Amino acid sequence: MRYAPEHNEATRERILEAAARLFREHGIEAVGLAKIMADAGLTVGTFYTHFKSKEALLREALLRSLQDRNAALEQALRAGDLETAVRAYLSPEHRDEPGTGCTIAALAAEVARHPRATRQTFASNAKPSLDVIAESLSKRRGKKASLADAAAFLGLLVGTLQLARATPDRAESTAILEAGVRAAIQLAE
Amino acid sequence: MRYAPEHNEATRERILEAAARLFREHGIEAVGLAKIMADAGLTVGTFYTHFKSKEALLREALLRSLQDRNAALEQALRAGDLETAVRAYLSPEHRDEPGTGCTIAALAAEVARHPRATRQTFASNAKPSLDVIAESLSKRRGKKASLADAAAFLGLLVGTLQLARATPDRAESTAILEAGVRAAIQLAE
DNA sequence: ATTATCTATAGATCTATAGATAATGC
DNA sequence: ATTATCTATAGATCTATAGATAATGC
Repeated sequence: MRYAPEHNEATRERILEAAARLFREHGIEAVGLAKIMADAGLTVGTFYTHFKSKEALLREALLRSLQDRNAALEQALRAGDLETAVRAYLSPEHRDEPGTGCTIAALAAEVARHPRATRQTFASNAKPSLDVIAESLSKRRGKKASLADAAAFLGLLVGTLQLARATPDRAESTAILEAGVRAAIQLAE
Repeated sequence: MRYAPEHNEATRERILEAAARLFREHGIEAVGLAKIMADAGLTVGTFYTHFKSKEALLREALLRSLQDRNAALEQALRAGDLETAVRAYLSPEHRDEPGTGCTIAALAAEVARHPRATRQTFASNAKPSLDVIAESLSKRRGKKASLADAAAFLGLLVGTLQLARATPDRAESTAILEAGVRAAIQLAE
């Protein structure tokens, strides 16, 4: 059934959005193509009309979700200061919503075990966030922060969020988030 | 074939060691019981003589590898200072050897998606490391550091190591590790 | 006699492909 | 006529179980 060109594009979009969410929520390995396609309102047979393989889908889903997060971070830093952005990142809401949250916190450990091309996609699409963090740190410190410095700062946020997510006691988990905010503020000096 | 009691114990031990290493290297979902049993020199049928389920094995493997790492950290902090321990943690060697490395960096994100009982095991067996980090930070700062403060400090190490592991360019990856060391030293002030 | 191990297999899943069907453009 | 979708299935894996085999203790 030959549809309008927008139809194909819109379907591909739905698949990508489902994948970007499900991968962050459950992990890459834990989510099958059938689940992704069902969430996009399709059956699994159609998958290969839109993507070459699960790994190809993963790369596009990483690109997509990292770009979304980059844009949100840039906007947050334009609107407010670094401290406000840190508080939003280390919030109970972000902890409890991995499906729409930070791709790096959700998937960095798993992506590290994937082929180099996938890690390339991951690293190059995380870079804009590192750029704006480096800029923000440089301004605040009055001294140039490198991309690696920005990565360490982001590492603090990522690691702290993961520990908060893994901690079963809610109060302890929230205390970890708060300690993370204090640590980030200290590190930004 | 009824063996000596030590035989059963030794076999169980080999399975646990294989699991603790393979889970950290490849992730929990990515490693099948057949692979773990083969690495322990057995076939998959024997697995259920020793463990109730894969989840039960995971809990024991987490306990095992976290306890190993706790002991190593305590010893490192008895022998040297916090800065030396941080340099060892954020070293290229640790980055390149996840199978024997930090359980938290390797598995926290995945464990966060497992049942509460598994997260309990994870959290309670990570606690001794938090205790010694809190003690070390308290001494260095001349001011009491809470467990949550220790978690944020550990979060910096965990997140930075993960970013270094996910970064395909070796030089960039190593620069991230070095920036992580500087950040940890600053945070320990 | 006991029991750790093996082979074999059940039943569910996974990624990927084949071929039929049907909705639209020309 | 084209092609996005469907159903069906291949072939590989996964966790878990059943029943036979064999190595040791009593």
